Formats: sequence, C-alpha cells, structure tokens
Amino acid sequence: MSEISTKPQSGMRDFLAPDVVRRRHVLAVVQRVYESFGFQPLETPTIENLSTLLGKYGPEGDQLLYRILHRREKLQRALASGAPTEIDLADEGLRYDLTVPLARVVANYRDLPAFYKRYQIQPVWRADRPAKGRFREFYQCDVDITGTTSVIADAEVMGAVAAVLQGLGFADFAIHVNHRELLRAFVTAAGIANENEGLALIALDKLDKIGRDGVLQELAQKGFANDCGEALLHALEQAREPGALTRMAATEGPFQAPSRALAELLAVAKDGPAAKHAIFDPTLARGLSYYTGPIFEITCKGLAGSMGGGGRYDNLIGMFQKKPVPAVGFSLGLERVLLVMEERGMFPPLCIGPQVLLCRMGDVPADAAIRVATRMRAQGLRVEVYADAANMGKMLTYANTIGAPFAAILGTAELAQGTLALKCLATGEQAATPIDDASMFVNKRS
RNA sequence: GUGGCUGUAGCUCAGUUGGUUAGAGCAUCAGAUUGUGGUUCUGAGGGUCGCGGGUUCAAAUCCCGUCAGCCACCCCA
Repeated sequence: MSEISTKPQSGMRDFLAPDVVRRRHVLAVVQRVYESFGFQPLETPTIENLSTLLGKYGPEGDQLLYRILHRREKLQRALASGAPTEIDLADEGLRYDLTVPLARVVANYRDLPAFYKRYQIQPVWRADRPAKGRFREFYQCDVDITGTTSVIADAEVMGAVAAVLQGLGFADFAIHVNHRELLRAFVTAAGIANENEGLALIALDKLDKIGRDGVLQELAQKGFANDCGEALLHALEQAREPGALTRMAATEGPFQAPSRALAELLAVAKDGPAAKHAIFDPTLARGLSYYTGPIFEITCKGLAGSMGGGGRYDNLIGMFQKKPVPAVGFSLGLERVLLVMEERGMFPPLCIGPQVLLCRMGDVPADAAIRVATRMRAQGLRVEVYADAANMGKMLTYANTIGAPFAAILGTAELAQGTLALKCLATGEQAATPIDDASMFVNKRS
C-alpha cells in the first residue's frame, strides 16, 4: 500500500544519468573558463540567517524566501506566545542567490585579498511558481570581483560569462547593459518621485513586449500622470537611437556620469570575449534592489527569460560591516543554459555507463568474477558485473538495455585459461582475450 | 498573482450519443532458446479512469468543487 507521492517536490527535479552528464558537461566548461579568468572557488552553506537574507532583494524577494521553522523548544515557545508572526517562527532560510552569501563572506573574512575574485556554483531556492525554465531549486554559476570600482572588473565578469557561452557553442546571445544611475536620471527628469522608480521601471522593461501604448497604459494604471509616462518614454526612445550614449556622455547634466561610465565599459569590453555581444539597452531594469551601477542581462533567441544577469552592487557588503566594499558580479542560470542547449541539440555525445558487462556463467564462482572485474578495472575500464545467475541471452540483452558496448563472458573454460570471451555488441565480433588485454580490445573498438 | 489547456497501466495515448468485464503501443518479466543479444513469436503482471460530491436505471464520459501537471503572461536565473 503506497499512497505516498513519488514525484519530486513541485519545481524541483530528480536528475537521472542522462541529465547528470549534460549538467556536468556544462559545469565543466563553466568551471574551466571561470578559473582561466583567475576566479577562485567558494562554497557556502545552504542555510543562512534570515537577518542575512531579508531586506537585500526587495519586497518581492523577501516573499520568495524559503524559511525554516524553529525546532523543538523554540517552536513550542513561539506557538505558545499567542499569535506568532513569521519572524517569531523562523530565523533561518535557504539561500536565495549567491551574491548575498558572498557579501557575508567578504565581511566575515577580513584577510581576503584586496581584489577577491571568486566563483561559486551551487543551488539556490526560491518559493516561486514553477514554469518553463523556472524552478524552485536551481543552480547559479556566479563570478564576482570585490574591492574595486574599476571598469576592468565589470568588463572581466562580462567577459567570463561570454567566454563560457562561447565555449558551449553559443554565438547569438546578447549582453544587455544599462546603468542604475542612468535609469534614475530618466525617471527623475520625467518628474517621477524616487520612491516610485521601481514601479515605473518595471513597466518600461516591457517596452519590447507590449509596445509603447502598452507601457503608457500600464504606467497610467499604476497612477502615473500621462505626461510623466510620455516624457519617460520619449527620453528612452531617444536613448535607444544609435549614438545616443556618446551624445549623453558629452552633455552636462544628470545623464552624463552614468553614460560616460557605460561608454567606457563598452569600450573596454570590446577587447574581450563580450565584444559583439554587449549592447546598451536603456530599458533594461533589474528587479534586485542591491544594484547600484552598471547592470547586465543575457538574452538569447527563443528563450522567454534571461540566461543570466548581474551588475555592480557597491553598497551590499557595507550592510554587513562598517567599511563599504565595492563589488560587481554576473550570474549564469545553469537550467536556462541547459534548456536552450537541449532545444538546439548542442550537446556532444556524452556517456558514462559501464563499458563492459561481465557475464558470469552459472558454474563460475562469484569470487572469481570479482577478481576478474578488479583486474579489468585496474586497466581503467568501467565494468559492471551481472549480479544474478542467468543464461547468456538474458545477460546480453541486459548489456544492450544499459547501453554497455561490450560483454565479457566468463565461463569455466575462460577461467581455466585466464581469458575472457570479449564481445563487441555492435558488430558481434568476439575473441578470446587474456584478462589483462581487455582494455586493449575495448579501446581499439570504442 | 492573471488567463487557458490537460488529468485513463511505469511512459505515450485511444475510449463513439452516458450502456455488459476500460483498450493499444512502448517498457518490464517469463517462455520458445540452460554458452551468444538487438529481429520474431507466445504469454504474464500491471488500473480507486487524479480526488470529493452531484445528476442518472447506468458515469472514464455530463455538472459542481478540489488537487496536480503543462502552456502563455507577470517576475526572475
């Protein structure tokens, strides 16, 4: 009697071998490329204090945090207190991204290098509604550089993710680049109050999808005066025209500084892997509230959301210590990358199962089979021993089922001679082979 | 959070206007074949028709509710 659901939790998945090898294939490229840029690995705990997590991502982000209920006495005490609030019931949560844990680490280990370059590949959790390419448990592949406001750092994180995508075979992705200060200047110039900046930017972000009228409608719906919306749209449309960035960079006023910064960033990035991919996009707005300077987002044809995002966050680390430390980072979403690669058939042939199934005939003792398998494995072969006693037809069928390309038949005759009847299942070729030559036989035919 | 679609065997799905004991393919297992597989043939196991209620002589089928999954939007990686 089994009424327990065997499905994984909504928004979370089991990965069987074919999934695992594809994920590993991508992660191997990510790791290799990140390390080639001089980033060093970091891993942090799954669980963080809620005080670490709360207030860093904006109100929507706080809502999506997985919280961990108190245990035992603490829980009893909280429940007994009458009307417990969320804060009374939990003081820990699952990490929501890798940037905030990094900020905590930088504040906690004061002896890190002045320019701490770390990469981190770990799962994060968001209590979001699952959809295509969106999960509640997913992997982020982050690169960050702390301790400098240099444009080199910005360009390097852009270059690192661009190099990863190129290494995986992508050619048609775009890295949208914008600047928080520039957005703020647009919003202010249009006569919109600072506290409504977020609302306005969300509407603007949709310009490509719902069009000019759609954005105006949405702005009106959110209570913005018509001429405010009109002014904002007009300014942004002008900013999208070719040469607008250089023009703004040359014009005194609130647009000048961020425009100059972006122009410089694009100029520097041009000599790295992000060349050809980086584009100025004045409508790009990102949801996370900790960004302060340049912001990035990667898009790719055929993908609804983004493959990755990032930006500069010069005030986040300062929330964990007195001394502010500037930082910039970029995050690739492993599942998004996999989704596109899957749809486009971008994976090379990948296999990991056993190369050889060792078929023990009924009259061969089990310990002899183990001895032979051990000698074969010592040659570097991946060997599975058929566990049950069975006739040969069944064992060969099983070899096909698990995708093993070779079968090694071990009967009393072979055992006496120290050989194996090695069979290539694709061609049917079979030869009596000394046990220690098994890898030669296999490698010659693989 | 909004809108839509779908829930029948492990998987993919049929199932007529509501009508006897709910089917097929794939997969699994067994046998034909106890030292030679992929093909073929024979057979077997496997179902609370998502769940709950209603209408009806009769419900997988119609109605209501609910849950789950998928798609689009929103937001994000």
